[in-house]
Amino acid sequence: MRYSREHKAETHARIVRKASVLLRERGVHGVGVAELMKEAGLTHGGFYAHFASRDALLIEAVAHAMDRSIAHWRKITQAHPGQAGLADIVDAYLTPTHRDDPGYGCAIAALGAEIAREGAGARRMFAAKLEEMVAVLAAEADGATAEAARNEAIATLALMTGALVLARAAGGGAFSNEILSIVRARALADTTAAPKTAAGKPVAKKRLASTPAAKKPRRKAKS
Amino acid sequence: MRYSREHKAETHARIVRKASVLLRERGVHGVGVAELMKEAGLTHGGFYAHFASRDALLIEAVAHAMDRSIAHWRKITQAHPGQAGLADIVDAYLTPTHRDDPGYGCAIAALGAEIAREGAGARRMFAAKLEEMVAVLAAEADGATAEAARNEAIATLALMTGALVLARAAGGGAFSNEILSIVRARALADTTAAPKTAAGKPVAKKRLASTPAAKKPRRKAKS
DNA sequence: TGTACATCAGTGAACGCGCGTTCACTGATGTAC
DNA sequence: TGTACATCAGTGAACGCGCGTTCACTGATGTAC
Repeated sequence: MRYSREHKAETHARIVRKASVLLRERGVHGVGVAELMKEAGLTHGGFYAHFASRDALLIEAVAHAMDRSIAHWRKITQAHPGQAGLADIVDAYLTPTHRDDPGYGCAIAALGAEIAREGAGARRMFAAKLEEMVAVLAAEADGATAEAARNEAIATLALMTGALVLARAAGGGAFSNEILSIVRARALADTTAAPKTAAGKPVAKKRLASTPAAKKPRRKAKS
Repeated sequence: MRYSREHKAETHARIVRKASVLLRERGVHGVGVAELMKEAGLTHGGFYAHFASRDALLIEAVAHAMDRSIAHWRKITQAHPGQAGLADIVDAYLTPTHRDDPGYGCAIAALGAEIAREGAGARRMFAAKLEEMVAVLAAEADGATAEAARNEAIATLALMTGALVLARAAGGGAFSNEILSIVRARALADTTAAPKTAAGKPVAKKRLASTPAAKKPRRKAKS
């Protein structure tokens, strides 16, 4: 072999990483194979040594983006379990920094509507990752039962992703900032004070106004 | 002139109407000029007698879709002013019927993320229509002040659109239905029972579980 | 340890295709007389 | 009222371009001896 087995795996991973950024920035059909390969330091002809088709890369790249979000959220909830972790997630999600850097942000807000129009493979992958994300949020959500926590998680995810899509569509000006701050305040209020049912855990109230992952623009998942 | 002035206006409007459906179904770049014209009963060459570019049509077509939503919402709130009207809007929005028929549904959920990546003209139009939609909802929203009502409207819009995007991305199965029903229940609870501040108007409670616009699949706005 | 060979990640030209746009043309009808 | 002409919405072939994919080839390196 011209290159070692690890070399190929590294190249493959590099293409997937770069693609996950460019696809989130430009949309599902916004980047071509040639540019994707160039970004990874290669020429377009070598693409098919790594992927069966552009669609196969799309699936891997979007899955990668969502895995990064999931890992990021897990890290946050490990540092601050329960409602405080949820609050940290929401707080970092609904920021101008996240809005203005979709390439390193949430794939649901960037690509969700488009993925819903893609082939069965992409849709299945996306649905499975969505379930994972709901599970991560539900594990920290308030609620007397597992069902109540899951409901809380789903509603919070819908509110977060909807607000981010609106904020991006609103253009980045005052209206856009308003959307972010209003929804952030409301989601945090829901999350920390929610007296829906008799809570199993005591309600923690840490770090409501900070934006932990959005401070410095290091190239990491913000979602 | 070969055709009367009204004839041209009718043809123009027909292209815009058909385009607004196909674009919502397939995405901002999912339909070509040739197919769009064929759908309107014409050949592609005549396109530029009506529009300066494909982009110009995109802007008109998405604006049309959002105007239909706005008109539809106004009609509902005229029939049931206040919280009851808001409840009717949310109720019809978060249905499998709306989820499964994006071509006649809400342009925010179908195209919002993509429009955010388009040119300045499309983004400006979209932001302006978003403001209109917020205003329509805010006029019926509960709240001691205009600001509180506007906040309520923005949060409700984010929750609605986010849930619809998630439900479509989740694939249409049990998980997808779960998203719709959970968020619908929660949004309706927020809307009708919300004891946020001393309400100016008495809270009406009509037709909570019905889906007025989604009963028969006549080709009308569902959003 | 040194040599010969097979492997295969990566190259770059070429492919068929569909896209948005242009353009010379058509012919029914509004308008001028 | 009737006739001649100008208009211009709509036609369909053609354009340049970028796309995803294919393919013959390269050459550094892992492997067999």
